[in-house]
Amino acid sequence: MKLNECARMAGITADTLRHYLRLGLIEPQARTANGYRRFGDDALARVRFIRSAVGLGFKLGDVAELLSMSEQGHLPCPRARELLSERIARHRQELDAMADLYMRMQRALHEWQQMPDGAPDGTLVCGLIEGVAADMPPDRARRAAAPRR
Amino acid sequence: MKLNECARMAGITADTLRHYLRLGLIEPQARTANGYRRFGDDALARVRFIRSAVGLGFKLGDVAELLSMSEQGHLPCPRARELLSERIARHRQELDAMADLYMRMQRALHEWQQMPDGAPDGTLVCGLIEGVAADMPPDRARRAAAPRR
DNA sequence: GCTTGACCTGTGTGTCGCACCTGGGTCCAA
DNA sequence: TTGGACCCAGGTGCGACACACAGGTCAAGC
Repeated sequence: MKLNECARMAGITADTLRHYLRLGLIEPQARTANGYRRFGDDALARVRFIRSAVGLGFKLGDVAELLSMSEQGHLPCPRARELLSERIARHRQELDAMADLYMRMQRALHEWQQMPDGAPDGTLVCGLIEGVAADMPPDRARRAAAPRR
Repeated sequence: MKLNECARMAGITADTLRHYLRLGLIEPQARTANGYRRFGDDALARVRFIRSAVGLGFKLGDVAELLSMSEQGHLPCPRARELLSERIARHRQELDAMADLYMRMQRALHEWQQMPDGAPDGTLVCGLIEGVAADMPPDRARRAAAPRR
């Protein structure tokens, strides 16, 4: 099957499939005489595996690791469990941060409904935004200390 | 004050401040004889405004819009209310999606604890991941239909 | 045979908010 | 004078693609 066909059968776009090709997650079975990639059912299964993994919160880098383990004859399942629990922990942090932000946003919007426009002071840009500024995290976390290969 | 000093007083890194300079959100008051940027208190206030806005979920593009309105003598407050409610709506969608994902991740991890390793079929990579694959969104949403300048 | 339109190709760029790196200049104190 | 701490500009990397470009390929209809 050709690229677009394979992409369609996997429920992704041709661009996404090409992206996976560039990352080396997939390889075409062969090329046709005119240089077009030809994919087999195994490639399709691989794409579906990738989508399942992505749908479970794995990063493409994780997927690459699992795929290469599998290719080398190792069972990726124990590693998948490990990775998943790491991802869950990270995901929970992001989720909490987003929920915090969501509450701040809503609180601000409500407060703003009964606040007048305009800046009380000439140096301010928008009194609304600057009025809520009281409690901000000082700076974002640096790139996670662990370089991770 | 110099770049690093200004960044420190605003609670951000020098790189972040330079990033804002590149985007044109901030402009130095002047340059010293050796070419170093010199910042005034107004620049510091601007940086703080940016951080407040970012802390409320505004994107830097939004901030640029608000700043330019303010520079042109318009009150950005009504626009800020608009933008905020748009951002809230989007943010809620992302939050919901992340919460969904979180549940799927946890469910999978629990199920996996009593599942054996190994792929039941030679064509599969990791039976755990592929076993959960039943209900996946077919594909991600395209880039939001609104090009937004 | 020729055009049309739908497919395909590879490569490059944009998104977002920075962090990090390179390579070099500047300044102050010991 | 030398070292260390600062400064500069510009470029690249992250993540997961989407999109654009310029051109090749192919089947069908005229």
